[in-house]
Amino acid sequence: MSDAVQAIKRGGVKGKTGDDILAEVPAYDLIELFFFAYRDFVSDPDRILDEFGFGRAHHRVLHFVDRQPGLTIAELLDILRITKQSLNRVLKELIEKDFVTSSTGTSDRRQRHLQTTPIGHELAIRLSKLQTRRIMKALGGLEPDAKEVISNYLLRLIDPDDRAHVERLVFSTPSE
Amino acid sequence: MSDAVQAIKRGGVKGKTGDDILAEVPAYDLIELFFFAYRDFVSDPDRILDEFGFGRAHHRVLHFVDRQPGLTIAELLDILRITKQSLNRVLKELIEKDFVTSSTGTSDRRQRHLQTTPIGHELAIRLSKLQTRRIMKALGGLEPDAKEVISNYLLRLIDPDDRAHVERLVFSTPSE
DNA sequence: GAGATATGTCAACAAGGCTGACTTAAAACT
DNA sequence: AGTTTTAAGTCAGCCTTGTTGACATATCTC
Repeated sequence: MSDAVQAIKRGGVKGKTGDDILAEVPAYDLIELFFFAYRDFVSDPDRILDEFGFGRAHHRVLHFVDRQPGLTIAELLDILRITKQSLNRVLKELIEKDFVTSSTGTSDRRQRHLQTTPIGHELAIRLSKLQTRRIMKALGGLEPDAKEVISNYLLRLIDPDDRAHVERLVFSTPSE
Repeated sequence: MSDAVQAIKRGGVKGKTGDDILAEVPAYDLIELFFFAYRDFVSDPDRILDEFGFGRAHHRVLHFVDRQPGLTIAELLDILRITKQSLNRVLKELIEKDFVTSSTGTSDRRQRHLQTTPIGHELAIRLSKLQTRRIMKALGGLEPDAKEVISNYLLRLIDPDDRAHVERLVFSTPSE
């Protein structure tokens, strides 16, 4: 967070407006745009997932496994922030339908390392491209540095404690 | 990753390369940032809603009713894009707990006009301010026109058919 | 060998979506 | 006036995806 914002929160740099200024006027526009944008953003993959008998939960698992081959269960749970029972339900289906494989770790044999199979990878890519298309279309026509501004903004919406973690996860690209 | 690909991802390539290339390289960064940002964005209200025995579904209804007093059931269904049975379940609870009122229309007596009660309005405002605080914190430190860029971008992520509708809804502010 | 850790699993439950069928009241049409 | 359409409400049942709690197993660490 910038010093300026901290100062405003603490005591009000500019005096009379006071420290409520950040919350005084609800930012209805961004709140609602975020809601509608996210809804449409996740809706694209739904149609395709349906063909395979998968839902959004499957998509999230498939996505992160594809992005981080070799991911362990614990790491995946940490990313998704769901219980292992919830994860297990969808993961089991992905494995049974041969979209994901689970293999015993070598250094630590208690761990399982997850990977997408060729068809799993295909699906993951297909869905990512679908979402990318929407993202890029929306980006087209905006200023050149818009992407920088937006990804910066999204990162700063995330809880400060998780930011470094997400940053590492998002900006490292081991994928193909 | 090759420099060329990095350059494409960074620069957003326009012109002769055509539309294909836009979808060629998945925009993993924005896809994932969007996922994490939205998750944290909606998590703030959850804690408070819990105290009232409400969930996110109640929040959405309360929010839009508060924002558009006099909203009808059909209009609300159109905004939320859920079935009337789903809506009815949460709406009934909001009415029973006296956060929302429903009154027969005057010109068309088949319609119901929804409004928040004083405590409903209080809660709606409280939750909006909570989300606004996160939004403004994230905005602080970015360039002055960042908000413009971001709201523009979010709007463009929405299905073109709905954009005008959302725009009308979002940028009209009848609320107090 | 004892205890901690990573994973897997069973059972039950809750929220919040869905479909389909049906009712009621009021408006609109002809 | 009578028929049809529309707005809303309701019943019943199902699905997905989250939850808690308890317990099992294999493996690693000390």
